[in-house]
Amino acid sequence: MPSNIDISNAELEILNVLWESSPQFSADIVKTVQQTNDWHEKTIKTLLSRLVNKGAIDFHKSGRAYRYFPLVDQKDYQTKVSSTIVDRLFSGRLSGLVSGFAQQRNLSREDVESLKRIIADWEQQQEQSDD
Amino acid sequence: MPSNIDISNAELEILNVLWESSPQFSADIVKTVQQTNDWHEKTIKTLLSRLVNKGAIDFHKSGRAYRYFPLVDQKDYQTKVSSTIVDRLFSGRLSGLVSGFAQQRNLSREDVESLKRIIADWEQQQEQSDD
DNA sequence: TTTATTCGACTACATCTGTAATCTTTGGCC
DNA sequence: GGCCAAAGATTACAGATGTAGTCGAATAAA
Repeated sequence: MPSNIDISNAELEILNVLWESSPQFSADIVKTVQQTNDWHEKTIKTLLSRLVNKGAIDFHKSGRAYRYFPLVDQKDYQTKVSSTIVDRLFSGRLSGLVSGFAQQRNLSREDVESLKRIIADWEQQQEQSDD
Repeated sequence: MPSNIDISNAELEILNVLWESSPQFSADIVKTVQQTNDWHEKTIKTLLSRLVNKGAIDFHKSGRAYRYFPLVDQKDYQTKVSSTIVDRLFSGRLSGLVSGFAQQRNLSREDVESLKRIIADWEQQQEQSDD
């Protein structure tokens, strides 16, 4: 079950931190999150609790404190969200997303390299199934 | 002002219909929306009102009924949302999104063509700025 | 003209979110 | 051993969201 969990924007900030490294004590999570978000410690703890309730993360007790870690797989989640966006906003057409993005921001050389590789893979696969 | 309007998922369904064709009477919008969503007419009307309040759409009176049309530009909105997603989920890296997507679903030939065009444009632009 | 219908406006209400503050428990420090 | 600080649990509360129902006005039907 790739999980039907809905993760709010604020919660996602937390998850991102845990995907980066885990398990982590809440104190450390708080520090990291506060580097980019001006949130009260209590707020972050609340988000941690909610994520636990949603089944998106869990923890091991380590004395009085907890060490949190993700249960939701990052790639799964990324895929799920991007698919949803592509469907909702671009009628399932990935190209719409990419071109919109490319217009607004500049693609990096790395992006382009990566896109080329994806295309190459795709073409190779076509050939094969085409045998 | 590309507008900072937040559009909820349900509201987006309505907007999609209006982007497709406008202006439209609410009755027609209701019909179209109900082809894909099992929502009560009242629900759809509520969403229309909320969109009007948010400034995302507006209407012309036509007798007792209204004919609604979008105020938010589709491309602007698409761009805004996809940028946000790419930032939040892929640290700003478009390639992450594309490759994840490519793995889960098959790219269409059209997607690939479109990606190629985007790359070509990008490369041409590089040359130029490179003069 | 009386009535039934239909429109949009307004109201409703539970849940989710953002954003904490307070309560309770427990490990440390004096 | 007693008190305090800090961790998590619980509570708070306003605004957004999903999902309608009700109300008053206007119109179409009878």
